[in-house]
Amino acid sequence: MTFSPVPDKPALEGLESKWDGTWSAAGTYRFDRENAERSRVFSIDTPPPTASGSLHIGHVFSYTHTDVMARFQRMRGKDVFYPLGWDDNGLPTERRVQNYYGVRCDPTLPYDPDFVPPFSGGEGKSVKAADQKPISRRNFIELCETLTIEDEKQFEDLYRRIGLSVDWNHSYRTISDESLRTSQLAFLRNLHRGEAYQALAPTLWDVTFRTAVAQAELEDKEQPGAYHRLSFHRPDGGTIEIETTRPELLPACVALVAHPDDERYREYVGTTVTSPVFGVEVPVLAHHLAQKDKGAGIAMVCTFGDLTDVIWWRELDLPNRTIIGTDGRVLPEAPSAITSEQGIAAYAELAGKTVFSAKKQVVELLTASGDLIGEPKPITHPVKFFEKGDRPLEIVSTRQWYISNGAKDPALSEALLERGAELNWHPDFMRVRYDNWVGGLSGDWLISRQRFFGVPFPLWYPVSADGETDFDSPIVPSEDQLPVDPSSDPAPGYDESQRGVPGGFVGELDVMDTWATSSLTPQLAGGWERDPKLWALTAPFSLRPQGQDIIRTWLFSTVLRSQLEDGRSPWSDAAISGFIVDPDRKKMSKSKGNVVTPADILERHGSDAVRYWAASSRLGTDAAFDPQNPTQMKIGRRLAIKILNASKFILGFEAAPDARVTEALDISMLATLRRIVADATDALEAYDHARALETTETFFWTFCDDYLELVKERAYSGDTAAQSSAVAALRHALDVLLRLFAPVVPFATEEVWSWWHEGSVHTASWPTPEELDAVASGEPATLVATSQALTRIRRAKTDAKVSQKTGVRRAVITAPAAELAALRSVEADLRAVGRIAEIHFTEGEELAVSDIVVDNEEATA
RNA sequence: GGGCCUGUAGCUCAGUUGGUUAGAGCGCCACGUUUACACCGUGGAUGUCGGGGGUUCGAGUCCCUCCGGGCCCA
Repeated sequence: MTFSPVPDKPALEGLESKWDGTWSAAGTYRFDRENAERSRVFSIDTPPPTASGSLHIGHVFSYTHTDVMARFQRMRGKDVFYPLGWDDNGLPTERRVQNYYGVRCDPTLPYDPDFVPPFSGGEGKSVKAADQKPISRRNFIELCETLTIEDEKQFEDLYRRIGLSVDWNHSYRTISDESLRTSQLAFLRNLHRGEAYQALAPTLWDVTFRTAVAQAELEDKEQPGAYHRLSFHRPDGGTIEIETTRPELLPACVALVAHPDDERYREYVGTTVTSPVFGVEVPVLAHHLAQKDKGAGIAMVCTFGDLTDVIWWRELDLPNRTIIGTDGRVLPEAPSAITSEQGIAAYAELAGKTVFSAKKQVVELLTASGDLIGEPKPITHPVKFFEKGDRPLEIVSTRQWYISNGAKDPALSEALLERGAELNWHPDFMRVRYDNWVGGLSGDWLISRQRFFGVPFPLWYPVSADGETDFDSPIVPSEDQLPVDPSSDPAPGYDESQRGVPGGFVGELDVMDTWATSSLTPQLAGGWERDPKLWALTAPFSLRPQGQDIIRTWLFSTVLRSQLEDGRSPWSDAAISGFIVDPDRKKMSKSKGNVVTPADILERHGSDAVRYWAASSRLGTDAAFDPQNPTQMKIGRRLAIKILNASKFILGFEAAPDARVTEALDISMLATLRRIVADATDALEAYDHARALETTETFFWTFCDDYLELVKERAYSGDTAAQSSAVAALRHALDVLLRLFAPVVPFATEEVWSWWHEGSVHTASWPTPEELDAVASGEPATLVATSQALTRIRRAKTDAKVSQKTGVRRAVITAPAAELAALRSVEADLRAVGRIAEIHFTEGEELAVSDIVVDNEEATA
């Protein structure tokens, strides 16, 4: 049996690449599906990082939390299924591919198998949209796959470097054919069960990206605006004045609403008024959502100015007079309600204008007609934006696909709340955010996006003989035909030549929301409907780790899909990490420019140190990180170095093969460690890795500073039972400590393990209190009392300003009876560590060391 | 406006069902080159537990209220 020799100068440098290579070659973290048993499987539904996004320090933070748990469970004998996927399906990838290759996706084009992109590496500078070469969706996806492979390599390097114990054989990519198939299959199942449906409805619309946006992607932004006061005309010649921030929607006005309790307007409810300039007669109605104290207290309802307009339109059964198109400009055709010559002429001036210009124009028209009262009053108010967009959302009427999410189905909503209640949340209070989200949903999940890149809906529509597309009778493929691209593949039962012709078919051009794919990560990783044996082993998963910011999106949508498909929660536990904040407690984000990239941090401090920093933060708690002053990483680095040095020292003592732990101090130290093992295990079982680490670390420093110093002399003292006891206890403790530290400090512990053990510490068994029973029958109190006595001896020497190795002729130790007995039992060790010739013990109330006589000098304490 | 989190030493944070004199690390000060470790060791000082009120024999901890910070939702 040969082990790696203990180096003269152990160092952290180089451990990362050395051990990553060894672990890869040995398959240390491989999921052994042949021997795995469902009852022993610990499966992790890891967040797939956006590979085309930029790396930042937050990436190592939460992933380390997960890895600590994976390593703990693996050492406990679990069959750990720990895959990592890549999310390369979404806007960031799309934009990057457009710029890099100078192309854009046009799903109406056919696939070109011999396509070569016009550029390669057009990084940074974007090619003007007009100059981008249009290519088919399939070609576009192929380019995405090519480019993201490079990005994924970088991420994988990072994650290997920080020592994630991922099984890299189980990676997946959200744009792979397999992911497309899974997404489409899950959608077809939703469709067949009636959970997916299409509807023509007012839709939140981003005019820049020209796509519909879901509730989960909304963001309120404070925007400047202005209340314009304008008068509607009553039949009796009087006026009602309203205030609006969006006068440009006046031609889309369908009613005025006031609160039913508002006495100012009560007499007008039920009457009609005529809109200024456009001359359209609209009813005055009452609704409780009208705010008496907002503006004039009576509002103009337009189709559609905001979400309240949508509610009024729906609940008050109003007509649709949409005037804004999907390009954000005023539609060419005036609503049919505008019939007056003046109104038609006014509308003609607006047609084709942007919202901004239309507003100016309407204000001019109102001023000319005398219906604008006073000057517009500037205000700031919250306006809805797409979280990735920079222009306010419009609301337009379009045909969209939805998946029911409980917003309109109390039974489903109830089931989703039950799933949330069954989940073990770490920390528990995160559950409330889920409950609030489920309870606050106001509409079903809009999953169609008018983008080009993404998972296409597996749908076609028949075209009638007279050329009309029949959206109500979608043509669906069979499950075994998946994946399909309806813009390249003909509809089942049709020939490609029938595309877009009367009596033929058209393909659905929309793609799915990326969350529609991301909500299926357990299915993607676990081989749902692809590898039934793997799925049976892994699902439902044990753990979903993720950030607190995406509970409403990723966590919720994954629960939803699992509920719809399997009627169960996708996991048993959810671990929610906080995020990284800068020293001013600002969230780290690209837009704030305070992002710290991990490469040089890892280079400077080493992976174990960075992991220590991450593992010191509890789940759900934000961690402050100051790159100028990375205190926690320095401490982590010091710990890792200490592990190497202390281990080298301990392993340097001669060990008798039959050594037994006999000395009181040794037994007490191991009894303390026994308690540490129990506490650390409890903490990890409760997902409190920070506490487990702190517990272990505190013991380790006491172990080094006090115990090791106390037994040093004895361990050198030649071939005696006492010497053997010290060495046996040291080795026993080291063995346990390395295993306790292994999840957090995998490199240094593995290095030390290799000096005296075969195999990996990461597949060794997690320590148990029971394994220490035979050697730890004593009382932890002995070590505590001895440490206290040692501190007092040291203090006396420090007060005397002499070296700690200075000899002492005599000292008196006073202590209560119980402690005194303990201290007498370790007298030899105390004398050795303090170089004390003679110790006198006396009983007293408090532990004290006094009457110390230092060699050649006198000092008392 | 609503929900959740949070405020403890100069800094970063522990503090369990309420229970002696509120802790750790860093930083700071002093000392020390001891047969692993100067990427070191030893020792020391450091508090209006955000403010106010209440419950209690007893409150950092429970309740009310106010103030500050953060996240999410309106």
